Amino acid sequence: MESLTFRHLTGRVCSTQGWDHLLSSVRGAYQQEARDATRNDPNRAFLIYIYNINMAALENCRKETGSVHMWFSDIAAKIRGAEPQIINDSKTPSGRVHVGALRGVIIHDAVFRVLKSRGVPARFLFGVDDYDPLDEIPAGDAEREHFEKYLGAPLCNVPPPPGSAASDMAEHYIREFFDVFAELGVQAEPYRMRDLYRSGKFDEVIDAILRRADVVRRVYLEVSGSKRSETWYPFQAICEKCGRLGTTEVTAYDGKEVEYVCRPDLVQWARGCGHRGKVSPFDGRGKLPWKLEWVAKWRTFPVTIEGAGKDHNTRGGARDVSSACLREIFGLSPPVNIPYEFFLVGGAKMSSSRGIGAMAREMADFLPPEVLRFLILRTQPNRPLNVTLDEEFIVKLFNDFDRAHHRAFHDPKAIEDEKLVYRLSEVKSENDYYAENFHIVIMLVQMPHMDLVAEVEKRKGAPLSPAERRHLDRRVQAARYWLDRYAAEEEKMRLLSTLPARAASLTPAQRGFLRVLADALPKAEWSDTALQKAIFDAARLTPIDQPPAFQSIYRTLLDRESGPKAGSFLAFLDREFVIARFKEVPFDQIEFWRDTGVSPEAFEGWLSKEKSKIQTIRAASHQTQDGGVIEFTVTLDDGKTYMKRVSAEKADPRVILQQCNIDIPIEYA
RNA sequence: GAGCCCGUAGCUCAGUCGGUAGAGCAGCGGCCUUUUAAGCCGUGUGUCGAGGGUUCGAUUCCCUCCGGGCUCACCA
Repeated sequence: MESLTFRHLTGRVCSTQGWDHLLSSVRGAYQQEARDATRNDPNRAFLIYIYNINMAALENCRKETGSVHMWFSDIAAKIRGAEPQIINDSKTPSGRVHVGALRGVIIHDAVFRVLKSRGVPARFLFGVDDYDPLDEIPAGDAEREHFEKYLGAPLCNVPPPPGSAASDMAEHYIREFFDVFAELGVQAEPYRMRDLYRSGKFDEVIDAILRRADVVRRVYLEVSGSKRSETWYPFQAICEKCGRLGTTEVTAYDGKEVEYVCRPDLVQWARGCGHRGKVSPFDGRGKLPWKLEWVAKWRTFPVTIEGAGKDHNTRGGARDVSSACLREIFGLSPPVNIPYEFFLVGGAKMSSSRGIGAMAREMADFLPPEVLRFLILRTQPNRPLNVTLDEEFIVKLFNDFDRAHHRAFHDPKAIEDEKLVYRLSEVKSENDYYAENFHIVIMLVQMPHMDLVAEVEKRKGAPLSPAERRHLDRRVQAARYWLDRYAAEEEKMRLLSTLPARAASLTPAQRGFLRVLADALPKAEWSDTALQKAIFDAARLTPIDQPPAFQSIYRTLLDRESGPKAGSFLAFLDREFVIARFKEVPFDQIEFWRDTGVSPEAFEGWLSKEKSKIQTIRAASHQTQDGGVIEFTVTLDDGKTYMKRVSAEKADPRVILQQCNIDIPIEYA
């Protein structure tokens, strides 16, 4: 074990680029060495010990240099050399596009960007499957009768819903999706299937596929187990009589024309007209079924990278069938696959049948583009992505994004792929900027009397740059959108018209605090700073710790644990209303005394500590059934007054002062 | 019926080409006393779902099982 080739290798190579591969081969050789040596050597325990130390060193070296790979780097690593890459994705515009479709778009875009950044020539194509038949009435559109008569016709031949300025149905729906592309910084090159078919670009492939229809039938049977009759052909002609292609069945091909029947009962969702005809399959007179259309795209462009959702990626599913057809008919290998899981939006009560809430358009209106990209990119494609629209999830999402942002710019330990997640989330590359915490933005937005920008600048400690202002405005939009559409009632800071039921859970000390505060409010100056001070004063005079004190205010007014800065909030409200609300909370003096009392020893300890600062001490004693309490009101030299409540049974004011060696006279109340 | 993914700290999840694990939040301890527009510092011993196999060594690879989620079996 002459070892350690790896020792000087790691020392020397760690700092250089591309050492990963080298290190892994060293590692492999080393492991082999370890295996052989431990087998042959009697001092196994010692050897193993040495090996473990060395392996750990190797590991550390690897971690420090940062070889943790995000999924997109792994995919980019599969692409060897600098061969030009063609990335493809597509969508059928048969209705408003669901958020789920964004996952594939962002995934492909990320791979596209990574490849380009590594100097690989790449294109990102995005196809509009507008030659697909209309097989379902779009959700959300009341114009059922408008679409019903076109069921089975190619989407690009269906007129747009009434009122739309688009040329056809496909354009109407895809436009909304492409708008989102632009906002998310996705620079894909769009193409439309109608153009490919009509221009004859697919003619050669269509001919090849129809000539090998027997192969297609066999693949369907072997791969997906679905039987096709001897006369079945993978093509759908557009019926010359009724214009549908979802209902036609091709039964023969002679190399020039196909024979077809437009069958009334071929599919459930549309009714063919019964026409029989013979027509050329070229120049847009029909289309390939979707699985073969995939083959046609892969072969024609040719596509080298194309991911697909999990619904296609099951064994024997669409992807398998298409891959097998590509191999058998054209002898080509299918593109690099990126199987990805679903992207769902749950939680909030939304009606997907009405097409509300879970649309790509809505999500892009809500989340800032970089946050939406981040949400998708940070999750491995094989993990389902289920977004909840509650406060906790959304605030955490923004915070995670802000953390990634911060690490990318300021954390020297951040490794390359961590920074890359952030960089790929950006719509376009930007310098560092101040991003306000989203939870705070939500709060601020609900305080209409506040100057939001001024407050944020105060928090930042400097004026906002134009870019920062833009990001802030976008977050304000997100906060308002969330409050309007998704926030649950209890997540909103709505001033409650009556005392909430949960006020019953307030502790005696909290109730006492509200009483002390309420008693101070009639004389208080009604401004945010004065009120904030009054709250702290009341907390000391109760006495109560600050967190429960503030919680009691939020609980009684908003039924929340936390809220806006209390002084500003109260200043916004009516004085009499606030006093009345605080006094509405039931209060029991005996319990209050018990809850806020301290032992004489604790009081002594406190007094001794503050001894040098004491200005005045007042004492008042109160009798109760089980003894009584002495309330010491101590004012320190900073002007702050503290209340300490001690059991009267066990305490004599004079004795306590003597013990603490304090000679300030006590004023008795 | 066929197949895929997941099961790791109270919660949400990272990680692992095999060298027995780590972030955020929560929690706990301390500090502060103009932190409530979520202050500051410290703090992570968890049968890495269960059992078996390969190995010097498994959370990581293989097999079986349990639990959870999903997909395809018509079309896209």
